[in-house]
Amino acid sequence: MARRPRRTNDTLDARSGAILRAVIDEYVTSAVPVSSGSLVAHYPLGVSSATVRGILADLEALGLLTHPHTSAGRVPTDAGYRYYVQVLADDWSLPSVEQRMIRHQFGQVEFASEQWFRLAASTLAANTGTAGLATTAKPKSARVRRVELLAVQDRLALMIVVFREGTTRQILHNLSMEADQDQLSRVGGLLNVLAVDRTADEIEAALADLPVGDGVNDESEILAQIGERLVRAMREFDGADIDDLFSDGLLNVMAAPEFDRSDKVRQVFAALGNRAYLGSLVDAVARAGSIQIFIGHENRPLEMQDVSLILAPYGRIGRAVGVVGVLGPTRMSYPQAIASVEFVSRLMNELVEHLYA
Amino acid sequence: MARRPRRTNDTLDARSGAILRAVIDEYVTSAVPVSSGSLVAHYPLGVSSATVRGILADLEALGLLTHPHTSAGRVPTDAGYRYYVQVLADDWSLPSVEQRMIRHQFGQVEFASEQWFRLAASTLAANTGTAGLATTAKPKSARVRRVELLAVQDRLALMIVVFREGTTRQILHNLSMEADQDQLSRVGGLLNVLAVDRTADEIEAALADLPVGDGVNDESEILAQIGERLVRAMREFDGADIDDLFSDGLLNVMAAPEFDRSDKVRQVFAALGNRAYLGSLVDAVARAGSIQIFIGHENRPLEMQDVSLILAPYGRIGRAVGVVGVLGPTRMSYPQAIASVEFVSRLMNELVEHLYA
DNA sequence: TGTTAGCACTCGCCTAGTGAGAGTGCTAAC
DNA sequence: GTTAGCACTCTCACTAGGCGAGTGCTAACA
Repeated sequence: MARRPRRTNDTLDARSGAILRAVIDEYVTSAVPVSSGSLVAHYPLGVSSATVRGILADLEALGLLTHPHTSAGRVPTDAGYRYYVQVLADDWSLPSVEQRMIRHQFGQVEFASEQWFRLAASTLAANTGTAGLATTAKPKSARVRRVELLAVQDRLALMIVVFREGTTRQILHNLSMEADQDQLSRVGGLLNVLAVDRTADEIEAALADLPVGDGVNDESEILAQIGERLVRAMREFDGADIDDLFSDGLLNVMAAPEFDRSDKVRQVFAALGNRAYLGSLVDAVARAGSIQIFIGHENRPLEMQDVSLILAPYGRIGRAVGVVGVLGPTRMSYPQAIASVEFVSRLMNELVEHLYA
Repeated sequence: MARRPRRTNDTLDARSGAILRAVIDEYVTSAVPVSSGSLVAHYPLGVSSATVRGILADLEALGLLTHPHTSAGRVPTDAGYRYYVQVLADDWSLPSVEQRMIRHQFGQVEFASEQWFRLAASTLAANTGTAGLATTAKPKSARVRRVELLAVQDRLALMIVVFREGTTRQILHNLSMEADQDQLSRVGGLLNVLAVDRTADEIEAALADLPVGDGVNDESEILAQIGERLVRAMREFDGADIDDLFSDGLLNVMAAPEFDRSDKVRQVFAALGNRAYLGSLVDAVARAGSIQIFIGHENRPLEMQDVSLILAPYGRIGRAVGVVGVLGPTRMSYPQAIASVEFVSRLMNELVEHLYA
C-alpha cells in the first residue's frame, strides 16, 4: 500500500478524520484499544476492515495513534486528542435540558457565596464524570470593601475584612492593651474611612500619615496596631498563588481503570496540592482569557502527564479572575467536558457581573 | 504441647503479652507477617523460636493473631490490636521536644481561626504518618455573637454572622426593595439588639413580637426579611451533622501497601464523605468525653473495616464540641497516634478555653 | 488506483507445572 | 517447660504451551 500521508496542509481528509474521531470516541467509552474490526462494526464507515487498517496505519505514522503491541488495537496519543479537540471540534454545547438544570441548582443555593464554588466544582464533576475544580476569584491587589472589629476578650479583637470581590478574612488579634466593644467600634469607624476601597500599599501610606499617638490616646494606638495587622493580612492574601481551591469528584478519577493503582492517583493528587503550580495555571488561563486545554504531556509536572485539564477563566480580566474546570484521565470525553466547563464559566461570569456591576 | 490458654482472667501472662506486643510492633513497621524466627532475632525474649511458635499458636487460638496461610508468619487481628491498646498500653505520651515544636507552630498561626483546624489536621498527619482530621466546634444550638450588614448593590445585602463559638457565616440576601448602607446599618443595629446571644428559636420569637411594619416603614420590613433569613441560616447550621471537616495527609494513607489498589482507598474516602456518619462519630466521641479508638471491624461502615480511627473531643461539653483525630490503616502505630491525638486535643482545649473563657 | 479477502505472523493472556524457600506444627529428647 | 530436628504446607517466581485477537502484507478485484 502506498503509505502517503492522507492529509494536506496539516488537515486530515474527511474519512481519516472520521476514523480518528471514531477511534477516540470508542476508546473513551471502552478503555480498551480499538481494533479495525470493532470500528467497521460500530460505525457506518462504508469500507472494510482492511481499508480501515490501512488508514489506522497512516494515522499511526502521523503520530496520532499508537499501538500497545503488535496484536492490539489502536490507542489515541496525546497528539491525537489534541487534533480531536482542535480540528474535529463540532458545535459542542450542553443540551438545554442540562443547562436549565444547572441554572436551577445555582438558583437554589441562594447567594451563600462560597457555596457557588462548591456547586461549580460538584456540577462539573457530576456532569463530566471527572474531577471538578473551582478557585475563588482573586485580585492582584485586594481592596477593602469593609472592616469590622469585635471585642472577643479583654485584649483579643476579631477583625473581619470583606474584600471587594466578596472574599472575607477573619483575623484574631492580640492587642497590647484592653479594649471594649465601644472603643473597637470607634476604631473600626476610623479604620473604614482609612481603608475602604484601598489596597495594602495605600492603607499603609494612610496609616503613616496619621498623627502619632504617643501612647496618650489608646484608640489611636489600637488603630495603629490593627491597621498594621490588616496590611499584613492583605499582603499575605496578595502574595498567595491562589486563594481557595474547591474540588469535587476526585473519587471519579480514581474509578478510571488507568488509575487502579493508587500510586498513580497519589502522584496526581500531590501535584494538585502544589499551590505554586496551581497558581501558574490560573495565571496562564487568566492571561489567555478563554478556555484552555492541557492534554497529558502538555502538562509540565511529570505527575500530571496521564491526565488532562480543561480550565476556563471567569471574572473580570484585569481585576479579579478565578478559574473553573475539570481534571480527568487523558482518556476522557472532551466534548462533554469542554461544553460543561464553558457553560459553568459563563454562568460564573454572570454571577460575578450581577454581583459587582 | 499442652494447648492450655496462657491467660487468667482475661489477661495474658507477661511473656505472652510481650510477644504479642513484639508481633504488633514488628508488623506495624514491616507490613509483613512476622515469623517466630524474626521475633527471636529482633527481640530479647530469651527463648527459642520453637517456644515462641507455641505461644504464637496459643495467641492465635485466643483470636489475637491470624495466619494468612500455613507457611506464613503471624498477623494481628483487630482483637489483637484492641488488646494492645487496652491492656498493653504503656505511658504513651509525646516526647517533650515534639510537644514544644507543635506548640510553637500553633503560636505561629496568629489566631487566624480556621487555620487552627488546618494546623491540627496537618500536625496530626505529619506526626503519625496517617491522615489527620479536625472538625470545627459546633454547638447544638448556635448563638449569635454579632451580625453585620453590608450593602452590596441596590437590592443585595451581605450579612455576616459571627456565632459565639467563633465560626462565621456569610449570606447574600436579595431584598424586595432597595436599601443603602445607612439603612442597613440602622437595621443591623436593631438586629444585633434582637439577636445577640440568642438561638434561632429565641430570635424567631423576638421577631414575632415586633410591631408589624404594614409596609409603611421600609426599615422594619428589611429587618423582618433579614431576620427571617438569619433564622433560616441558623436552623441550617443547627441541623447540619457537622460543621466543617478539615483533613490532611490523606495521601499518607494511600502510600500504605494495604491500599495500593485505589478502589480500597476510594471506599474509605467515600465513607469519609458521608456527613451523617461523621456526625454520628463526632456525637459518640463527644458523648464519651474522651479519646475513642475504633479498630477495623469496630467501624460500622463496611468501607471502613480496614482502617482505624482515633478521635478525641475538644471544647466544652454540653456547649460546643469538636473532634480531632487520625485515620490510618489498622496496621498503624497506635502509641504514636494516641499520644499525638491526645496532645493536640489538649492543645485545642487550651485554645478554646483561652478564647471563650 | 483504491478496495478487499485471505493468510501468516506476532504478541499478550491464561493455565498448568515445577522448584525453591519460608515458616509452621509436631515430636522426641533434654 | 524448653528445645532441636524434621516433615509438611503453601506461596511465589519462573517456564512452557495453547488460544485468540488483531495486525501487516499480498495478490486479486472493481
